[in-house]
Amino acid sequence: MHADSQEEQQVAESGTGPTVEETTTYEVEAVQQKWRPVWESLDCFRPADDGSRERRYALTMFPYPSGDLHMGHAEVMALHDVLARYWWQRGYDVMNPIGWDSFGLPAENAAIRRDEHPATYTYANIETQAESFRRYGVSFDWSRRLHTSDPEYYRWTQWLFLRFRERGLAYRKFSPVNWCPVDQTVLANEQVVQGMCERCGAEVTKRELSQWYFKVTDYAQRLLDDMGQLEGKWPDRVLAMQRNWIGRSEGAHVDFDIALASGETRTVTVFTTRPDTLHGATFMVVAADAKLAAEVCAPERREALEDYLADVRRASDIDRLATDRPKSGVDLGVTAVNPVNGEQIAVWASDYVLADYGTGVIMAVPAHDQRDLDFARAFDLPVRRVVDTGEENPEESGVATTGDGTYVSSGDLDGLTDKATGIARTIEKLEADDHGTGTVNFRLRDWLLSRQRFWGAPIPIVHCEACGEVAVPDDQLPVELPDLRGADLKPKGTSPLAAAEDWVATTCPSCGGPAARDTDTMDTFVDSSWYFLRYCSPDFTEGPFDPEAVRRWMPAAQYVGGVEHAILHLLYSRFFTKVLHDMGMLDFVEPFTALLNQGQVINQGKAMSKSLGNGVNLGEMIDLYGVDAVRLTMVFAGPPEDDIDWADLSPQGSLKFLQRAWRLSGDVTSDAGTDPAGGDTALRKATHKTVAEAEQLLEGHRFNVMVARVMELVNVTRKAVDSGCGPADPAVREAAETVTVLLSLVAPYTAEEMWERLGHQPTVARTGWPTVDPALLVDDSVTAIVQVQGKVKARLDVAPDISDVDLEAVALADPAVVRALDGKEIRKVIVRAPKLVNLVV
RNA sequence: GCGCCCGUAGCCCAAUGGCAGAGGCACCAGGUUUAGGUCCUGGCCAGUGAGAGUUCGAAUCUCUCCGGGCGCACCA
Repeated sequence: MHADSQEEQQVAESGTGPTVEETTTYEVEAVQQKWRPVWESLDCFRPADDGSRERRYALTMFPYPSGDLHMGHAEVMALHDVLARYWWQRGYDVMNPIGWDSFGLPAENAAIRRDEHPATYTYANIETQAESFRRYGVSFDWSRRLHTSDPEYYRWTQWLFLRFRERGLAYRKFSPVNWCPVDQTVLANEQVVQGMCERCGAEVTKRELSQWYFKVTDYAQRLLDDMGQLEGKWPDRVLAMQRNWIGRSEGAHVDFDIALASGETRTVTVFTTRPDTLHGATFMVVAADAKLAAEVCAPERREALEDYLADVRRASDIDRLATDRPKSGVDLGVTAVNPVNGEQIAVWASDYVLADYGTGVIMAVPAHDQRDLDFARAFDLPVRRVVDTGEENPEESGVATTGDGTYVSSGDLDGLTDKATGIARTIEKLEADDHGTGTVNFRLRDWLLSRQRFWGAPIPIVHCEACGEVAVPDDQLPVELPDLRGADLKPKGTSPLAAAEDWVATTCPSCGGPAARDTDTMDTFVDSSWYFLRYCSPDFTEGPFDPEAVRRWMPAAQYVGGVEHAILHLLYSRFFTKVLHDMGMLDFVEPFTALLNQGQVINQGKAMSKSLGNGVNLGEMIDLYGVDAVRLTMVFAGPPEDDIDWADLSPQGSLKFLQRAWRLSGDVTSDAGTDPAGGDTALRKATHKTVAEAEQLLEGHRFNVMVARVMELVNVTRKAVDSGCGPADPAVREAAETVTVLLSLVAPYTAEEMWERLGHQPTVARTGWPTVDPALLVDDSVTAIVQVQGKVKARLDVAPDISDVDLEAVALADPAVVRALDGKEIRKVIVRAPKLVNLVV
């Protein structure tokens, strides 16, 4: 397309519109350069925000500024922009903001390598990406742009931290934490994947550190309950992942008394989901790394426990995660009393019990829990079946039975066959005897938010010897980062901020004495948990956001982004929203009404990666095929949720189609403004049907099918021009203009160029959605099929409003049907007018 | 181990219980063209992973199996 386009380029640049005779293609790059400045001067995507039209908030996950945009950005923005532009055409007042999630490690690492400030790398990349977004023609409102690393932004991140702390939702505690030895920082539970650092892939180790947490566990039940509002509007799998992550389980706390070596009795509580199997609890297991293990351990077993603990610590999380790993453990030399039968049972320590789930201690019921059974068999501990499921006794088979069955050796429960009743009755009895209570346990842990890195929002706390932890007063926010760069930022295992002694040394806001600033910064997920609120009033100086502006725009009507944020970002944002609701700052509890997770762009069946050498460069694709062809390829590839394999696609084909559509705009010979009434009816019907169907498809996010429908309309219009009603027919103009408006959602440059050739002023993006004439959606006749025994025997042209009775009569009179029936007796007739008759003989 | 999703032409994908094919890629042929490409027209190609069930009727609903993908995972 570039080879022979000299002439056309001149034509395009002169703006006089080439004729069909002169050329059959347009110069893509020239058209892009022609319209960009026009759009920018029109500023056509800034919402009026005056209530004149219904508001809609189109939100896309803001990018992290690492290098230039890549194929993934191109996909998500293409899909997102279809919706935003559709809403504009439908007459909504659309807010479609863009910003950058601009704190984070890559910038810091780059700064160390290049001996500069992280801001240098960060803001240079932001400018590169911003320029690419503009070239890509995304309908952003640039006036709302924000960067989380700007002091005007993180001032409010810090402000929110302090409000959370006032409510007891931000606190510091000393405990074992996940530590990434490469990034030299702690990680949230959510950032550890398969025992590795989610970011760099290094094996995560444990450290005992004093760290800041958000009390997200206080909101576990509400995070779960409010998902009811999202059902059907968020992808099921995301909801499933969140539910899974929150991990609610119902069960009971049961108290066991342990007779300590000292002669004292210590009451220890276990969590179990199967209190009904309490009679089968034949030993207890304490998490080896829990304090409790050492506390209850008999003196003569202490050495064995310490040896075991040393072994456990040597094993990494990776080893721990290996399945089918043999059970290990150590006998603590004390016994506990089973509260339901008074039996003395052994107390062991093992690493298969987790210190930070439930109470860190379990009652082991080997007959009905495979892990407990494996442990019992490894150490020759008793196994007692208390539920007879009809399967082989676990004691012999080595396979624990977990299903329903008849209770045996279980006191009052004996003979019962229903698990739910068994559980309920046991809890009742435990509560009556004061040995335990029914309870709910969550897998969700509190969110560890402090990081020992530089490029993040400083935690606005001062440590004073006299007053302890003191909040930085609101009027002293933001606590700005000191000017550190290059080697100053090298990871040392403590925050680089600690090295900035002038910065650390401060005075206590409370007593005025000498004090030290907290040297940790916040996880960047804190920044991204509220940016969608800030967009509503990005310049607001009285708070993180103007509550009135948020009331007008939030919750976001549609959030578009990658499924990689299915847990972390979305859970945290939901948590923030609920807390802000409880603070009276928001009148809703869920921030994102609907969620669309686009698939990934892959190549040759695999994720693009440097090591595989299968990366596709977005800039090169755009240079080769143009912005519109790349966008169209992304949108047309398949359902938005599916992965796109670039190797399966044809940007060349997309370009071919765009040229084909563009050619139509030059064929139209009627004047702009020509009344389509009286135009070719068949073509008008095709046009109006396409619009009606496109509406349904767009509402259902079935953009690929919408594109196919536009292609069909282009095809029938082509035929109408060449061998039908001819280019002067008003229906041809109507069809071409409709194609242009529909294409404006996907291919803005081509559409704008077509719009001009059709005699209109920019911008087609705001011209409005075509009005569907219902009369043109009705066919003169439709094809009804007649089946005999479910096999098609005849096709009939009938009126679309034919009645069931009439259709049956016509069908039965059809000679082909009569032949097929062959005089057999009709037993049943199914009529679905006007489409189908099925005769059962 | 628990949970979820997906198998339709050579390929990407339509068909929301009613004629398996809308659209595209690739391929083939004809027209246009000095030629190639572009462009226009036409064509080729599967019985829906396998089996069973429900139904007048199943790609679509149910079950089992096979194949592929994803999430969580010693979570008591």
